[in-house]
Amino acid sequence: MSTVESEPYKPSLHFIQSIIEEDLRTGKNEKRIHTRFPPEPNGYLHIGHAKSICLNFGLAIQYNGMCNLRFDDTNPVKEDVEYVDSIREDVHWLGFDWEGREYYASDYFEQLYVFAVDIIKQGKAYVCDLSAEQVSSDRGTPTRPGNPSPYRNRSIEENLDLFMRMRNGEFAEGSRVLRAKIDMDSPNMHMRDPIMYRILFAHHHRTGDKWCIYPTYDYAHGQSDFIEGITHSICTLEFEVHRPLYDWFLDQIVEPNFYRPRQIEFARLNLSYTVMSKRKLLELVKNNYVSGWDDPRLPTICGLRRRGYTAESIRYFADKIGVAKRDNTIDVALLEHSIREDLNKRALRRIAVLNPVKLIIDNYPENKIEMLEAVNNPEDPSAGTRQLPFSREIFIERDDFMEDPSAKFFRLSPGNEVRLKYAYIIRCEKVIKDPVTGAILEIRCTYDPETRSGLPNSNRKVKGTIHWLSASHARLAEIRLFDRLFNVEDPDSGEGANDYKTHLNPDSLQIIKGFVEDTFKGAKALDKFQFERLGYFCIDYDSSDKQLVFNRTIALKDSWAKIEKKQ
RNA sequence: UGUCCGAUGGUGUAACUGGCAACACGUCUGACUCUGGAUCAGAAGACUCUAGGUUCGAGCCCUAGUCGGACAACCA
Repeated sequence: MSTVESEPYKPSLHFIQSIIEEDLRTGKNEKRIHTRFPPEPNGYLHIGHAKSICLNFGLAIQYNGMCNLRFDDTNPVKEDVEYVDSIREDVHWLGFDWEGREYYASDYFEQLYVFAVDIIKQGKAYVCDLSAEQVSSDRGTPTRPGNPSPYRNRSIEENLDLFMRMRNGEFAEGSRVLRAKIDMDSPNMHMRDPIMYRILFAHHHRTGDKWCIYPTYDYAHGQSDFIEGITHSICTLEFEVHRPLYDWFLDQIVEPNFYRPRQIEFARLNLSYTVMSKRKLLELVKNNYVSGWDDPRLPTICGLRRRGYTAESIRYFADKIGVAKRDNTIDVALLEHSIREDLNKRALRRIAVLNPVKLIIDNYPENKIEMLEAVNNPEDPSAGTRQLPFSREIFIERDDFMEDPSAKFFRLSPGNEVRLKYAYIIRCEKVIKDPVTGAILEIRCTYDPETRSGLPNSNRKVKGTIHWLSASHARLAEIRLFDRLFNVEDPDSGEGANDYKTHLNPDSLQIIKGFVEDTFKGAKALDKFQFERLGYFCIDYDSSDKQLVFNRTIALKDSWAKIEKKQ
């Protein structure tokens, strides 16, 4: 008998959780955990941001901490309230609550200014009159040291005076900047006297025209974290080289051994077959290659939402992809699996016949209509049932019929029997074809009245089941199928707007006429449906017109469907 | 000829203090017929970047390489 105690189960943690647990163990920051999600309001959020949102808010929830929503609005020329509103909405929709802690870097402009004055007084910042080009060329290159600015050794008094006058608007835009005095020979480019403030006579979406000097990201971010009491400042890998600067600015205003936020970097999300950069997304929207930020082909949160993705599925996805420091490209198949996983349990099923062929049941009474009971969700009995009209003439899917069936084909073929879902077993008696083209015009069948679903003798075994729609009840609709936005291996292979255009596969938009069960009239926006046989769809009434948008994520892994009402 | 970071099946992520490389997606096969792109069952797929070293034992530690990424906006 073993005397070894069974070890407690220890789930594997990603590296940020390990850091947090270590901090908790050592009692750092009085064991507080405080994160923040800090988007710049210069675009709409996409699935990559969702990873960061789930990480930051998720960590706060897991470790009983807090997570702030902070808008990093230090560059007024790129930012807009439209983006603020959309970001707020998307974070909320994803299911996270910042509990009123909605902050703006611009709220700290006065405090940031005071900090800057203090740094000047320490002799560690100076006003530089060089042009942007001159500053840039004097900075050197990664392999060549920089050149000190001739203004580097201005007196503290002169710097104080000049900085105040910068704020007062006495100097032209671009004429002067405030620079940190660090090390022009540093191998880290970001330490070569980085810019702290620039003059910008731009209207800010929150502070209006109050300021004409604006802090840069590097200066504002760490200080904002400090002001908010952030303990773990999580950002993406490209800021790794900024970390020494992040710490340097903090060193200037925080006592040694006092609380200070810690920057931790993780790898941003890349998704196969799509574009994620804000710049490129903006280009697609601005040039009208897509219908807007919420175009269902875009990987934006609102695009995914309109396409039918649920918040749950995106959170599940974020959980599945993990967090690490190596560059990655996640297969969209995992995203698609996530929505399938979720919708599979919850989506209501509906029938659509996308490629219809008429089928007539010869021995079924001409004017008879039967209402049959159809299950709304086979995985969830509480979803209930609905009534489905059945009649002599129906549509079935063209693919569900084969004149010369292969050995593996179990659906309808001449002389064979098949079950009409929720209805009867039918037998194909005859195929009527166009004498010229040979195309199948209609299929003639007979039915077995004993076999209606639910009847005592209905359980006769047949090899296949197909879906159908009563021809006189079905509504004609146009269905547009979209492929993935960029169905190419490397969306970065070309640059410029024209490349986007060519990457938009011309075959990606295909219009199919189909018939849809006439039950959508009562459907509310964003109700989720699964179509019988085809898989899952989501419906969402497009606000701009009377369109129904069907998500075909599950039905066709890489397609969307759009069904327009034909009035 | 700079600094920093990274490297584990096709993809992504694990592997507690050095102890049988695991999980998920994807792929393939089979079963199942009131649809089945669902579900169930199974399979294939990894010299853990390379070379050396330490050790009874290395994905993990040490040394030297290789490859990939980031950094030279008054963007974030």
